[in-house]
Amino acid sequence: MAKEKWNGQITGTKEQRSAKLRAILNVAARSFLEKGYHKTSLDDIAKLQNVTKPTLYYYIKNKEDILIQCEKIAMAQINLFIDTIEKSNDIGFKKLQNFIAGYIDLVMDDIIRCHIQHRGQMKDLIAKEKSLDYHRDIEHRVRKIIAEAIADHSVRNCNPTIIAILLFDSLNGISAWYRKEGTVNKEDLKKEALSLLTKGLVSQN
Amino acid sequence: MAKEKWNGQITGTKEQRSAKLRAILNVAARSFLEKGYHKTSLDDIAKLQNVTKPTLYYYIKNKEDILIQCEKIAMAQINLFIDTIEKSNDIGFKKLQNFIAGYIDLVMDDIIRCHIQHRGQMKDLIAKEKSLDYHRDIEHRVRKIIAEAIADHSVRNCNPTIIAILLFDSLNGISAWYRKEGTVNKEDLKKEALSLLTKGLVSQN
DNA sequence: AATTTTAGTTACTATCCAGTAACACTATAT
DNA sequence: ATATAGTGTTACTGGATAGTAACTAAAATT
Repeated sequence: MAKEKWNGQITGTKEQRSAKLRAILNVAARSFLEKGYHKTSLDDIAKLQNVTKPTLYYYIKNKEDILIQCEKIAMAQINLFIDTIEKSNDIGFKKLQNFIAGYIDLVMDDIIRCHIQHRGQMKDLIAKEKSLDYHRDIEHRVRKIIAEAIADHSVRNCNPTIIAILLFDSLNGISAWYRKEGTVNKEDLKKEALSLLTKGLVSQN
Repeated sequence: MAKEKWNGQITGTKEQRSAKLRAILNVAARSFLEKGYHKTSLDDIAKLQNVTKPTLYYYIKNKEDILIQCEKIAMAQINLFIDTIEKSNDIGFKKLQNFIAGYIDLVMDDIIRCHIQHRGQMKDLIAKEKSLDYHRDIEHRVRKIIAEAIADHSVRNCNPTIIAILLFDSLNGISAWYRKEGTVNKEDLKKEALSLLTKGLVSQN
């Protein structure tokens, strides 16, 4: 159980345990992204952690549970990020700019990338529904920001539902190809994505 | 072999054969999209065609061959489409508008959707490389159209490489969620995608 | 020191499924 | 009529791999 010491510090166990769980999730997420979920066996993941497969079951319920745990972490981070945007007093357009730039930072994280690429693909129907609901919620929050931005006239009139989806399509797409070691510079990417999505392609003549 | 008749009409075999192959590809593509490649067994595909698994091997080499054949068809269609755009005498911006609208039509097709969602995922390394090359070619052609459009000043100055990728991210993303029976109307979608990608979000004040 | 908890192992089972061998029927061509 | 090409079947093999049972060792609690 909990192991409170005389000095009030909690040693070992719980933190070590969750640190190991997190390490498993990280290597699993990276492998799922590189090789794909089905082409990554639990033995592969175990090997990457220098343990054996049954040890994984000490930390996770089953293979799909890895996806579910990654999703939990990802959703918490994304929602926290949208919270800060909602709280700000910026006008709608500025909020959307901040969203785009900040979300690009998020899609560089392996666990968030894993969530983006595997959401809604769970065999377990309850987990699958939950996953889709999670994403609908997020999309709905962004839709609301767009609607506000239209209301305050900082964004032109458009269909917030469709635009929110297209926004996520383009930003989530980044998670599929971007590599830190790749040739595309992250700041260039942010700049180009921001200007494409805010100013469009057409020349300002 | 070929069965040419007295009236010059070719009966049966070759056409029937390729029609059946095409039918297999179609149901396979739809199933891959709905349930995923690995969760679709060859028995599933056979059942949808009212044949047995070994019969499939009369038309395809192996499971992965389905992906490869779909890709071949998809690439031919996409390249043909870009051909017509390149041939036109429109200014660059207009070409990009036509590309966006026409590509949205293409991503509604099951076989093209299958290609988009599974490209580069082949086990066979040669097939995998070829698949990635195919896509690089397509992307390169669009990049060139963007560069031309910048040169003729109909599109603002931007990084054609990054913009081409982002363009494909948003348009290919559509293939993952769009359903004919769904709530989003295709013409609305086209209109919104066109205005997002050409005019951006910002109000024109 | 004795006991419980935590973390790990080896060795196994069970299932799914891609791919194949061998055989059967049908239609056309000669 | 009969050979042959085309199309299909049943019944099987083999490999991969998710998940489990039973056991071991070390550390911390008591």
